[in-house]
Amino acid sequence: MKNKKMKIARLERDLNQEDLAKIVGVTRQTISLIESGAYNPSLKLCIAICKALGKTLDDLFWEVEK
Amino acid sequence: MKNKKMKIARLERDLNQEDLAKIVGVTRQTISLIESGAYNPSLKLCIAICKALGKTLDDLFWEVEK
DNA sequence: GCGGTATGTAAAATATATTTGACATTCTGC
DNA sequence: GCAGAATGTCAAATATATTTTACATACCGC
Repeated sequence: MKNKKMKIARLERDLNQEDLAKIVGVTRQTISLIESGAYNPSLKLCIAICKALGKTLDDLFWEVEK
Repeated sequence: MKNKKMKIARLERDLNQEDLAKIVGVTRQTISLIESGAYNPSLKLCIAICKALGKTLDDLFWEVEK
C-alpha cells in the first residue's frame, strides 16, 4: 500500500526525496520507504511531513477507501 | 503536551483505557502513555485508534494551535 | 550511448515504541 | 472510611522504526 498522496504532494512542491528528508530531519531512505509503504512512520514524523508539504494528516495519511 | 482530544473521544464512547487497548490491539500502558503525551505512536496505531473512536487523524492528532 | 540525478533497496547498527509485570495513586460508589 | 475500578508510572525485555553505508536501476538531457 504505497503512499501515493504523499508523493504527489511532494512533487507539487517541487521537492525530491532528499530535499524533503532534509526539511523534516530524516534520511532520504526513510522518505523513500514511507512513500513505498515499507514502514509506518511515527506520528511526529507524519506531522513534520505534513507541515513541510502544506497538508494535514487527513490529506496525506488517512485512507478514505475502506 | 497531553492528548486531551483523544481522552475526550474515548470517554464519549464510554471506554476505559483497557477497553480501547483491547480494541486496537495494544496494552493499556500504551494507551495511557499516548494520552499523557509520553511517546509518539506509530501511524498505524493512530489510525486504529481513530477508527475505534469514530474520528479521523485530524480530529485527534492534528494540533491546530501553533 | 553517456553522465548525472533521483529513486529503490539491502545489511548491520542504533534509537525508540511497545510489552510485560508490578506497584502506587486517584476516584467513586457504598 | 473501605473496596474495587481506573489510571500513572517504573524497569527490564522485545519489536520495530530509523540511520548509515552502499550498490543497483531508471530516467533525462546531451
